[in-house]
Amino acid sequence: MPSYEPKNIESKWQEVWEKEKIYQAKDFDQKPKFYTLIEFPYPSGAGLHVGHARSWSAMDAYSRKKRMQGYNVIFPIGWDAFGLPTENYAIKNKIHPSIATSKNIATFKKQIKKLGISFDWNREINTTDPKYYKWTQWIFLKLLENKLAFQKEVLVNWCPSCKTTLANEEVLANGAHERCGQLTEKRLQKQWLLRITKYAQRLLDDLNLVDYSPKIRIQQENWIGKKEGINITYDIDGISDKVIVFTTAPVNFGATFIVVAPEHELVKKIVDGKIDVLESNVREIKQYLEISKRKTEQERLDEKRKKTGVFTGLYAINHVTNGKIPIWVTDFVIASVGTGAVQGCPGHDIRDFQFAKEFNIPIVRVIKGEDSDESQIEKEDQVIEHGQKGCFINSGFLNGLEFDDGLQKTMDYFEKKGWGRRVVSYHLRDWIFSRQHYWGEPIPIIHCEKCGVIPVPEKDLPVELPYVEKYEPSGTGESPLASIKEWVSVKCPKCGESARRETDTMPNWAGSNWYFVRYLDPNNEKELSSLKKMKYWLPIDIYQGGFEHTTLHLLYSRFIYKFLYDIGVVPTPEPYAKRRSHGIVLGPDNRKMSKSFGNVVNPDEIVLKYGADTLRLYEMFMGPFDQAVSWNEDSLQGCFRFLTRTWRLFNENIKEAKTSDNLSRKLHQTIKKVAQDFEELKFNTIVSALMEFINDWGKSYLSKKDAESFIKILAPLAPHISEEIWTGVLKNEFSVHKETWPEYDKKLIIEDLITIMVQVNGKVRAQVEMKNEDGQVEAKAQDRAKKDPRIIKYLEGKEIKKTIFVPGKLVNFVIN
RNA sequence: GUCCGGGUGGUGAAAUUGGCAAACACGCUGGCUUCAGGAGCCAGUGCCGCAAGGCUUGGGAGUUCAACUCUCCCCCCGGACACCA
Repeated sequence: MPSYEPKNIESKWQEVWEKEKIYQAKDFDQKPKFYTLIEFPYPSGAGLHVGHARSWSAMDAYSRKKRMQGYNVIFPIGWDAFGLPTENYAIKNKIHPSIATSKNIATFKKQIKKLGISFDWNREINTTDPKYYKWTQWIFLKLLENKLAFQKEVLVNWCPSCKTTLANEEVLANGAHERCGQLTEKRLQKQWLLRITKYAQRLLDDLNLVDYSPKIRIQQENWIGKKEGINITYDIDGISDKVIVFTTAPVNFGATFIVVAPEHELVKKIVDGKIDVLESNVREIKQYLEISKRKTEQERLDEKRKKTGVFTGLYAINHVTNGKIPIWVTDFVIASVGTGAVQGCPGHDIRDFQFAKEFNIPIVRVIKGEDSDESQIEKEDQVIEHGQKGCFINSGFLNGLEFDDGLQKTMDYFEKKGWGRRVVSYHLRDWIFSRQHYWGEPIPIIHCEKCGVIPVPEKDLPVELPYVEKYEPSGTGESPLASIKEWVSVKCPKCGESARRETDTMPNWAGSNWYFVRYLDPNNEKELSSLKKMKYWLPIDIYQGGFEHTTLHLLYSRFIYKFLYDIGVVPTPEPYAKRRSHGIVLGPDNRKMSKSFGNVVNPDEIVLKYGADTLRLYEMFMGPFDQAVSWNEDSLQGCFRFLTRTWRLFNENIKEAKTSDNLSRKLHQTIKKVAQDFEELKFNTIVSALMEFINDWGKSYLSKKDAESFIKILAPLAPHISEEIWTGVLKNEFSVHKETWPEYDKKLIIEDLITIMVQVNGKVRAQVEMKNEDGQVEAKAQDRAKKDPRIIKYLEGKEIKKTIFVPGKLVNFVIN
């Protein structure tokens, strides 16, 4: 018998599988379709990570099992290749990003192929390929056409030292630029935005149409963050302007001031002199705006949320008290949240309380808590916020009402009086879609002095990225593309006069929004994907990816897909019928794998030492799929030993005879468990079930037919050794991966001896073993138990008050 | 601060979803076989105890005949968001 040498068999079979094209999905096949999607990787310079190998091994096993069960499986792969890391790497190493990208892709491909993953390479896509991003740009034009893309001045991160705008990802938690360490500032700049908020309610409602694990669903719901409240319009004393506040908890008898964001319209009017207030007020406001703009994130954090602000000189009229309440400007109010203005109720909101304390504004208590002390109103821990229990006081017609009831009554009252209108507000914001970088899809827009913003005509797509030597940030806050004169200057498609191209590019998300429909028709030059093919393949049956993408990418791609559905381009309301997420692989030291910690494990080395099958098994065995797990090479040994033992048993323990009843039962139980665990993505227990079977087989022998059943259930997990055993040892026809998944025999899994445990008052005191016969078990088990000396000891002299019998499991005597 | 996970032997973990806690694997101990190679086989391995037996799933309470599993309070670890009105 030759010994198990993975390196002798793995590359051999990888070549055969590729040559025989056994993993190619067939459009419109008669078999039921099954679409397995994994998040396509970012081809970074670091190469393949054992984390990639973990989820792909598992989903590969899953796809292989589905094929064996008779499905026409599509399991594609591609490259999400635009983005900052490549651009930074390119700048540093003076390699063009496109060259770095293709180099990285080549490395990834080589590494992936060594793992024996059954990807359909025929459908490979690359987001940086102009033939691909032509359609990313096309989607943008459609969004524009439907008024879902628009330009707006928004606050962006700005690094004063590098003179460049930064993506949020480039700003560290302390506000420093991750590359140069300088503290960043906020700056107003015109950006492209996508109106995802228009889809907020549908994105929320349609979670009912899909099967996402509860954790993912909650994350989506929280991110959309639906809140029901009321917009209240305040009159301002002496002028015709009004101010609208949004609140979910209108405790208006306690409203003693109003605060507006620095960017609020009212503030702008005062600064512009359109509203008359004292000169000193205007001066203070201008000063405040200047200071808060300059403030870095770091400074804001250092202040520990100390409230700052200035009085505008204006007063609003509180509807229910008729009192004049001052209007202040403060930067703790965010312009884009609600209406950018808040009514201050310092008795019942910590931030309002802090603000009132800081500026000596009266604090009025209108909710009495369960055991609150009204004389302690000046203390922060006495603030009773919405969500706590309490009832209304000092509130006229509301007095005595429970917190929530009073709020509802207030809203009814305000609506009736015409002072306010109930509104729904979402945490979800419109999506900033502009990036000032080179390595992204150019936004297909032309700016003409005469005609304004003109979309690039569809026939001129794609707007290709110019190939240039320099792609460093421009220093003006514009994208590096702005400095490429020949590219920027262009004729206006409408009037023919000279105009300039939009120089912003799209974010990394743009290409990954819709990639899964391109797999279905990767070479289509007329449309992003053929509707007929999409109708056959969509929706995606299972989408598997990391937890880090369960909010943004998932939400963004659902939004874009829904939009495409609305314009009739894709066939279903939701793209992913089912979504599950997996945990990351940590280093042996329990920390995130990273070069700087020196704890990175390279899958290539593991393949070289133990073979791909061992790596794959271990990745699945190491822990629950949805949990983070730490790498441990010692544990890997166990998987290698398992395969070695399997190899030996197939060479030595097969006989031309019937398998023993016990082992046959174990086999069928194993088939059942493996199939079940596959559907629940419990890969770790699949591996342990197979190990258990091998341990039993070692004590006995299998018939050839039963051995074949076992290799079939091992095949999805360890494809190489299984193929070698199937064709080489068992001398069957190529390929085990085209075989049919075995069914277990219901009759064979029934145990003929069962063990009933006997409890007294819920504690196990004995067990009785008996034949598994119909009907008689309960009575017999009780009978036997009562005669058992270990039980008699406990029952002596006691009265049995109750006997509980769980069929096939236990008898419990309850005594006093 | 808010939301979401998680806490079980020396270690990674399992537990049919309320029914024998610790399957499987690593490690360790002893033995066999070989001999210094990350090889193979057998036995043992939660804790205390010579034993009978007792104790044990972060801590505390509760529901139940029965709790790792359900309820409430608290502690610790990880992640996401963060002055969201």
